[in-house]
Amino acid sequence: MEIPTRYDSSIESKWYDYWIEKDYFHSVPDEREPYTIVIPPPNVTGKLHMGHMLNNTIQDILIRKARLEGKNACWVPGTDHASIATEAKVVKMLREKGIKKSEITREEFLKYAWEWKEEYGGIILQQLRKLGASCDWERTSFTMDEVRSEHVTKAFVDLYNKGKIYKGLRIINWDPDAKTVLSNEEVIYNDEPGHLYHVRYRIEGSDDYLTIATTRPETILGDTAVAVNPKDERYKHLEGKKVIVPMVNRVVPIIFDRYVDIEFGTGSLKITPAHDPNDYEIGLRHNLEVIDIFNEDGTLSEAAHFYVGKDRFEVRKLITKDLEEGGHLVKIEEYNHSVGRSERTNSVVEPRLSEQWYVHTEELAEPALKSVMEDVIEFFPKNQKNTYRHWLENIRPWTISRQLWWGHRIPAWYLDVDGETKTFVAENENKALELAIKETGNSGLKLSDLKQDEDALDTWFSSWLWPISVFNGFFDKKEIDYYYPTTVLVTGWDIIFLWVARMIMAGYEWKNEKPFEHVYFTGMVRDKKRRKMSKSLGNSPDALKLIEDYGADGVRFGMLSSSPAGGDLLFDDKLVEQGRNFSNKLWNAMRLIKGWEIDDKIETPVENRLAINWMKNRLNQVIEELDGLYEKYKLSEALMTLYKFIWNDFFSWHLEVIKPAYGQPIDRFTLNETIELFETTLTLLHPFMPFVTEEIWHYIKEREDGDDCVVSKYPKAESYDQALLDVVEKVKTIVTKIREVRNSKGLKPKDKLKLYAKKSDSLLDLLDSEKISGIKEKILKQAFLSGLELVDSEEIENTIPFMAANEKFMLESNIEIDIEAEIAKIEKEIVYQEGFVASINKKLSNQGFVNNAPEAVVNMERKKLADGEERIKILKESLKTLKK
RNA sequence: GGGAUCUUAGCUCAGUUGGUUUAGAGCGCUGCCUUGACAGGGCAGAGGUCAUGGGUUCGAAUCCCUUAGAUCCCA
Repeated sequence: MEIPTRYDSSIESKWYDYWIEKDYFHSVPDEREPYTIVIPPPNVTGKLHMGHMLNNTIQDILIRKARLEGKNACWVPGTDHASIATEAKVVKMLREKGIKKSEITREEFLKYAWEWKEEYGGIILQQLRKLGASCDWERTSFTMDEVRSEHVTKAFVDLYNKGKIYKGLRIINWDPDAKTVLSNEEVIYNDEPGHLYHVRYRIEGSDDYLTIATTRPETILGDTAVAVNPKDERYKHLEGKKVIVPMVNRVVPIIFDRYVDIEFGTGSLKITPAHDPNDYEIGLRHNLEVIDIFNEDGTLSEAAHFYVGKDRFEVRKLITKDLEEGGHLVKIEEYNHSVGRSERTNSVVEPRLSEQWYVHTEELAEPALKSVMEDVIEFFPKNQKNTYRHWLENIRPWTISRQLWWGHRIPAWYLDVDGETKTFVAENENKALELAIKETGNSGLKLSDLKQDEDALDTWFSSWLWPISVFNGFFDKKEIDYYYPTTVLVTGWDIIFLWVARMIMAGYEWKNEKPFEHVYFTGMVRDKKRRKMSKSLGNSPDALKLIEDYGADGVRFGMLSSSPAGGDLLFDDKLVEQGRNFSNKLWNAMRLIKGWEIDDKIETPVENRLAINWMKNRLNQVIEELDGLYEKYKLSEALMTLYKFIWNDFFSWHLEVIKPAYGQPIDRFTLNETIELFETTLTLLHPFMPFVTEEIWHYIKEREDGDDCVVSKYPKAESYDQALLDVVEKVKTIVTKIREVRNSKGLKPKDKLKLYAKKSDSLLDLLDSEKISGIKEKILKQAFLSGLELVDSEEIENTIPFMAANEKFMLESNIEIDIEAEIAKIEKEIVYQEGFVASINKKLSNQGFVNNAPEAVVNMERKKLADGEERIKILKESLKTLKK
């Protein structure tokens, strides 16, 4: 049978289908320990991008590892309805069809939206399968499906009844394009160039003026006061006075408030309570009138009196001109200031006074803060705790209503009773009607008398319930009791407030328990120039194309190999290529092994026994290292550890020793043991590279049905012989040195040469160790030597002298050696070694060091010193010989 | 304006409570190799005053302070 020399990753889909057919990813509660992950639900209409690939690769590694360890691994997939984003897409789609949202009913709009969702929704889940994500697809959830919606409604009603949800008039962030409120977390602030306008207001009953500075002159029309700092000596005399607002000629008070920054601008501040959150607060303190001069689309309203119907930015220009003509404008300065824009529409957010629904977050925040600060929930990396604490300690009410249709409609019904609006919050309209009848005593009320709130809920109001709702947690005790709290949440730090903190709050509110044990924060995927990957920059590679070109294993390797927890991933095709090459290396190692025939007449060579013994010990050492790395979620390092172990130790050292001459058979013991080692190695690597490991798993051995890598047994670390590992390391340095000598002297790497070694106790000990045999044979084979002879002499004709592992060697060669160069080299080495010895001597002659440092450290230094002195001695002898 | 994190090889990063030969890895680079698993390969090599200046200590990449620079969060 011919096996191609290149690994072909197109076999991946075959294995994915096979795993699904075997139902390996489905989980039901049983007596085993659960290992649970809920996916951060991607937008239902989203497409797989680099961030998803990183995030889901990490989750898949963890879940596959848990599965191999025999835990009941459950990874719940799903999607998010993403209200603003999806509604925007639907609106755009309708506009292209010539339909305006304002011209159709809510019901019609929702029908279009659901059609759209059915058509494009869930593509991303198909794409995750290509990546190898081993989700339990039977559990696929959607934040707006029936079960999840029931949770949303129940949570809302419950909070309302507990008094933790309320409706209030506040200054909110208004998006004039989307015509909806935004939460603070949906506003992106950036410094933008602008102007600082100095405008003078005449003081009533005098010819004096008070000059204020503002970046938004158009809001002058809504001014209801001017404020100065009570400590500001310049304005003390104005107490009790009033000023006249330009244009509108409104007489407003001069107020004194500590909020005003004496240093900034002119030290006096105009107050527009309707259009600035700070002004609003000041307004409340001083009982100021609130005049809203804007319409919901950002144009000026009747209340402004001037420029009615014109856009706010146009008005800014117009009023500047008019103020100047009226003699009110003092000067204009260039000024950079922070401008908030909508995360979705990029329009400049307008602070606006509006009635919205809020969650009272202070009480919810308390247990959420405590559990993270006390490491009841552990963050990886830890430093995200600070960010988290800062936000929760300064938490503000959460605006949960949105002026959108796509989402969970707020379960509040209104009834006008004698000109007063009463609110009834309930799971459904019938229950609301019951409440209304009970409260009003009017049994004649009908459903049509009630009017439901038009607004939908913030998307995050459904996602914060996700770890509960995916297990039907409000209604099914068995599932939630088994899977909750989940084991680990893997997500980006950019949604630590939007999502992570709120899930923790919800967990304590409804389950009185954390939602997850650990949170692993991934970094952002950036390009090589550290730019965030984005569609507009065009620097984001096509995820599916990458999988097609390099295989999912290659992509997973690339994503992981340079992605410490929390740190940014600088994506580079090169990394993915390295992953693909690794798959190919594994493939070819398999080809090599499969090509060997067993001959039972062959005795196992002694160096093979040593090699196998060494590999087994190394393997245990690696397993132990991996356990430690997994525990700390250092997955990139775990992958690198495996990569180096497999490529260097297993393939480059082990296979090269045991490899029979071309066309020759191998002994049974060596081959079987090597296959066994390979098999264990595949299990270790499987979480990272599931496809290639499964493929090779089935090549290296005949398998019975169900004997698959994906469900193989993860090995437990056993003890290992450190002394043996040290000895082999020493052998490797000797072999490497011989290769280097050949290399630098232009000798062929595979010509059989004889090696002489100066007899020493340590060398005798190494080569004739009673415990470890096969050392000499291993050196002979790996360094292509015809023999190794121990001699007393320092000098042998036709040899090249060199040092390795503190021993002196001479390699047979009749080439002329450049004695001058050789002397220079050795002298340079002596200088280095003497410096080394001197530095240790200095340490050891320091009484403070000898007295204070631990004994082991001092002994180590003494050993270093002795070794260094020994090297100098040998070098000096060599020098003497050369100079003769 | 307030806060956080960071600065180690050309690049991307490890480096645990200060002590394991005068700092490690991967990539890249340089040289050599190539009918025999794999050029998507093999062997070897070069590369660093651990940002700066000071301090603590017997001992500092590691702890403290200064300065410079970078990134991020909040307002």
